[in-house]
Amino acid sequence: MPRVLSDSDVTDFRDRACAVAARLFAAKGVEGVTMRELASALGVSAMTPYRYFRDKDDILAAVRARAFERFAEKLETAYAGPGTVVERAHAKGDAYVRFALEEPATYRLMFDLSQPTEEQYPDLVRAMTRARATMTSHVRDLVAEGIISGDPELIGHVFWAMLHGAVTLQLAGKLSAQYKQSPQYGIDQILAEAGRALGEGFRAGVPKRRE
Amino acid sequence: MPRVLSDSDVTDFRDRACAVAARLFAAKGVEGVTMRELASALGVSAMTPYRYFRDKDDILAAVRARAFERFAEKLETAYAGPGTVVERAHAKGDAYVRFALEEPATYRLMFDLSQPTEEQYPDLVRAMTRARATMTSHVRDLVAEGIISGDPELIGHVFWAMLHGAVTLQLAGKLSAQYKQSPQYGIDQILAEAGRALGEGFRAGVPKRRE
DNA sequence: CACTATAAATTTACACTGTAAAATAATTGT
DNA sequence: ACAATTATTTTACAGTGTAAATTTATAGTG
Repeated sequence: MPRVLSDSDVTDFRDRACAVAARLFAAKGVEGVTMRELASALGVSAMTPYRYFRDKDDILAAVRARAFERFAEKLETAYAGPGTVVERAHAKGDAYVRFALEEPATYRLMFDLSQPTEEQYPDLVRAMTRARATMTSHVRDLVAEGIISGDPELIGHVFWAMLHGAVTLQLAGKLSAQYKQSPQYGIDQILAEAGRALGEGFRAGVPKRRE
Repeated sequence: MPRVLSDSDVTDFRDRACAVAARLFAAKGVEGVTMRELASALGVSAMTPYRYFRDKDDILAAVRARAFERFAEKLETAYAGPGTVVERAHAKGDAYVRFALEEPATYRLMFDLSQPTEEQYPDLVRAMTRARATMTSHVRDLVAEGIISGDPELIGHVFWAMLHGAVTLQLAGKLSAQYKQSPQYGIDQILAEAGRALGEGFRAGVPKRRE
């Protein structure tokens, strides 16, 4: 099998490895997947992935970068749909939640409280920057249309934090009704009410109380 | 050293082990601490902890339960302070954020997207239930005083999700200005604006638009 | 008091991890 | 046809969680 590798060979292997790794991670969690397992799933020997990735962290960073790209695409697609700005913003929020709940392991991987080694991976930084911009960009339109008022960047981060918080509480099992004692609320109700309240709070024309 | 262990001996060892483990976890992360290391820090042999805990997960659950208790106490203390209901609610929120940012590893441990093995640990379930109730209980007072209106349970969860989202984005490095391009916002600004908007959106007397 | 049953603690052992280093095998330019 | 190069595999190792065997010290009995 050995022959001189072209750049595209390297890229191909990395892509294939990332796809397989992402699938394994989603199925068994990041820590539950071993390098030997990944290598075997790729049909190569245990050490071969090390020719294409520095170490396990390197694979992880590559998988994360691809996940951010995919995530950004889903949000953009959702926002590009039909309807008013408000409806499309809603669709974007729905897409956010759907992605997180359908691929919890992926979402976790993306937003895991992480090592300070992130900036060593330029692709990851690029993907994260894109995704970040995507997540809040629609707020600009809402402000431009006079539906809400304020700094779009700041408001975008507020909505983002809200979505992220609800989603991660859900994924951590903190919202599940398993330990219920009083009427319990699911993530849908929480986000509906949060969206309503935030829309109200940011509505154009409402004077801001206390700085 | 061997002699018959009393119940309090067992409890003492478990407490001591949890304290040491919590310190190690906070310093080096959960995965970065080995059982041998913990045993050595306790001054016992590598296998001794296994007489008091089923396995590493068991220790983790015990540490988490204690962390939830401590967290709940901090929130309660903050809310028990002087001032109006609104000021005390604010103090509670501040205490929440302070805890999370001062002990990121602990907060992470508590809210880590987790295995479905949680309900096997009754102490942990109890502690989580207490903490959950603590986190949103003050909303009842806000409603009772006519400052906001709505279902306290639901509103409490909205505020909780907001705090949790902002805190975890911060801890994940997603809010840091390292990749900045436009005026960047920190967690303080985001939470201040979010609090203002939510207070507005839940203010008593404001009619709710669309169901 | 010895002496033994018992239970705490340690030692040893094992399968598995990430990955470094050595050995092998296949391709390419001469 | 051969030598240099390089992809790949094999072997090896330190470190992990923890099961099993072994040691050690106590407590209850005669």
